[in-house]
Amino acid sequence: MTRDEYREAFDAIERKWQSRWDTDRAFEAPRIPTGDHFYCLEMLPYPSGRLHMGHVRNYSIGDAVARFQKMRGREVLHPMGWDSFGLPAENAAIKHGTPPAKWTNENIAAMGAQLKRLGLSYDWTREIAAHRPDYYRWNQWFFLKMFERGLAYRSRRWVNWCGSCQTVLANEQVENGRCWRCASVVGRTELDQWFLKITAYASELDAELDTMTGWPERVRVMQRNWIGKSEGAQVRFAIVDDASRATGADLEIFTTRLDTIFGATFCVVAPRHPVLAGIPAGAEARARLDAFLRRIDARDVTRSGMEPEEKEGIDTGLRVRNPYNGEILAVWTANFVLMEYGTGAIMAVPAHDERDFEFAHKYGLPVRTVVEAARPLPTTGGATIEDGVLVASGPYDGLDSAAARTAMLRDGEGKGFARPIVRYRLLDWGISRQRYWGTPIPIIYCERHGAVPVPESDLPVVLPEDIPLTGQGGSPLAQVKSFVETTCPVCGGPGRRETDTMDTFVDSSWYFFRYCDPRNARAPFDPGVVGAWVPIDLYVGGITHATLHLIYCRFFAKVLRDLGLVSFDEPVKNLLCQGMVLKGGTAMSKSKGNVVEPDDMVSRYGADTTRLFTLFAAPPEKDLEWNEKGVEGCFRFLERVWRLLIPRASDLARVPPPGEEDGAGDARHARLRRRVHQTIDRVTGDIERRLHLNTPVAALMELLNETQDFCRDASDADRPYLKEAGLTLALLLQPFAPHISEELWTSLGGQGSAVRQAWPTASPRWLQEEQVEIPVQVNGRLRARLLVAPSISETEALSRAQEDARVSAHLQGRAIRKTIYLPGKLLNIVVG
RNA sequence: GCCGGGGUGGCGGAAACGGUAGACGCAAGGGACUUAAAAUCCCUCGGGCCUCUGGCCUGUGUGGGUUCGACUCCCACCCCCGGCACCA
Repeated sequence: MTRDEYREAFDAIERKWQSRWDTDRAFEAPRIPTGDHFYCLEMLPYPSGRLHMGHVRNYSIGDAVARFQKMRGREVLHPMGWDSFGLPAENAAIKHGTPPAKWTNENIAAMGAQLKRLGLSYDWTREIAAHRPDYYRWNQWFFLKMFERGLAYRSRRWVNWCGSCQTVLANEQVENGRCWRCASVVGRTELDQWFLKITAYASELDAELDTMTGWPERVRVMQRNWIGKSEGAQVRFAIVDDASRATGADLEIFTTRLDTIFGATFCVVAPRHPVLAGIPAGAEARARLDAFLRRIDARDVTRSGMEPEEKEGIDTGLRVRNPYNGEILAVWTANFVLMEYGTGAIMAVPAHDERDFEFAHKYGLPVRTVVEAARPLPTTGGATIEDGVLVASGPYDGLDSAAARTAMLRDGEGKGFARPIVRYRLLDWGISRQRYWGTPIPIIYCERHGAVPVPESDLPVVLPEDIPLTGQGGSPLAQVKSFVETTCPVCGGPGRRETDTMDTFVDSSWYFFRYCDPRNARAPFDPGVVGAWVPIDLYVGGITHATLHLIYCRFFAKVLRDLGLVSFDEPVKNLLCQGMVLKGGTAMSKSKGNVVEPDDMVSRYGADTTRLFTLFAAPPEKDLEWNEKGVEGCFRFLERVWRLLIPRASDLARVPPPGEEDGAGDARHARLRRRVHQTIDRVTGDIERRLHLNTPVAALMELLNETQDFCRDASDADRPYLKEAGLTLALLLQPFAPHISEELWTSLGGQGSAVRQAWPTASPRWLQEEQVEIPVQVNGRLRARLLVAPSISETEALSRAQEDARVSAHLQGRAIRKTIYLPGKLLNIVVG
């Protein structure tokens, strides 16, 4: 057969088996699993229009595991859907005038066809799409439930604003000061926004990371950093007047270094700290302060992820009293203190904090050392930040830092001016988006009743279609009178709908629950059904969502738990973050012109080859360099499988496979059988225990090589052994190259569909080697190899080794001090 | 700066526990078949050396250490990738 003939044959069997699986409904999962089950999930795609290789890799990994688990006898839930709300649809509408719904539906059709061509084992009866009202109505429902519990609230805040996307971004969506989607510089603006109170779960989200051993360490670390737990003390400094008398007002500061409080030489508040509003209009300090704040505001873009700018500040004229030593300190305001963190106010200890030191140095403010490092350490930037022993700290002198923190906190608590506090860097999740293609937020504003939730019975609040989209002038929905104008659910008076839509990350925060019960019209899902399937046994997706989706979905699961809808704490048991697909060392992108089209690969090599390559070329979690020659290698492997077995298949179909003990008397037969059973053992172990998919492919290649050698001098007596090898290969190939696996299975006389067969089990009888080659070392250096029975005794092994010329040459004239013998594994002779 | 993950042939990558380093694949070189090419099949393939069907030395980022034995464990360092970064 020529290359083209193979390509056509593969193409034909791929179509054939895809339609067979379809008619067999081979991948439909039961509503409720009755036995051992496995929920295998891959991150659902945004319907951009076409699949890229990253998708193919992601889904090939998931599919291999799903098929493997199914054959291992588990009931497998393996669904797919569409994250179909989002900006690209709206941008396409603005650019080309295509309605977002039409654009989205066409893309779903196109990408769905691409997925089907890959032969992935999805239960398509469970397909969901976020832009369909029967899905997003439950976003609205969850929002209302959270609103009832105070977990969704409205607040006027400074937010991240992307001028190019014309919308607000969550903190998680700002990367290095730029928009995660379009890379524009992100600005700051003050807006009324809806927030979800993810901070209510900060402590639990953080603490549970320690127990989530099924997640990659790097993801856990990223989340831990993102949540940013820090334990410290909140201390109340009384604000005093010119005569150092208490004014009755206070300034609360947060510190993790209470032990350094005797070294505080001034305080600093954030430029937007409310205490500054208290400075009277006429005061001399007011004018200077206003000028300073105007300057800071003028170039206000988000600083997140950017190089810190030069520290700047001014004395506000306010004075406070340090409750620990009674000292009067000046209150400054400066650009390096953030309102979003802690209390927005700090005590400055220049001797023991680099930032404070830098600021004090610039403005000539005093520096006082109160902690002496146990051993003199190199000081960084003039400040000694390490713990040490306290000096110049009144009653606390001589204590070490840790003991001082405890003692000072206890004393401060006793006197009522300090208390222990845990702070998080994590902020509440702002979900308002000033765009059209998303879930309408189910709120109505009434003159008399304020923000009123839409009654549950009125859900869904349907997103109107066919509306003008310009990309300018705020929320598009605000222009749609028929949508905006409504009546207040409380009083029936005139009301206006909220015109912002939800962040699309809301959609993907709970979709995997919906898969369990996708057509439920009365509830987001039946808790009994979700309880039977979830937690997810394996979730496969990119690392890019480590602090976005993967933290939001954990939060949602906890909210749902507290609503009584689920009974677990964490939704995902095992997480696999697959690496990127690269070409020429960088990610594939249109602008770099290094894109490899999945359709093109499937047309030229077939789905089996394309999938096989993505699994074989690198371990799942590492980046994968696309290499066309490597793809050809995989194609050649499948060709060789075909060439070796298909022409012999009709002959082998009627031959019974060998009995347990058959073949023991013939070296060639025994050798092949051992290889077959060892391969079963290796492939099974690698997938199940280590989630390695590249090494099983290598093992299958080795089995083929061995089988090919076996066929070189074939006789009729060989046929049962060849049949066993062929059938085993057919089944073991199922996770990696499912179509050819099916064809091979059927051709060799296998009954039914391969994917419905039980995964083969290795016979212990054939895992045993009769003869093993054990290395013989002299002083740890390899000198010979002995072919012996694995049960050979140490003395016998030693005497056999001594017969070897090379070994005896190295033993010459030296006394054997001892021998190390691992039965059947190794002999090491130690000489003096 | 802090935190994570890595560094193995020309390349992608193998080596649960410390026990034959380089499986499998790609590339390369040689050969068979062919009028020729493609395809296929066979052989070689970390480096150096020698008395070359064999043997010796060396080799997993660098330098030390533990051990009969180290890619694997320990200490110090270098480099690469990723995350966080004025978080008090």
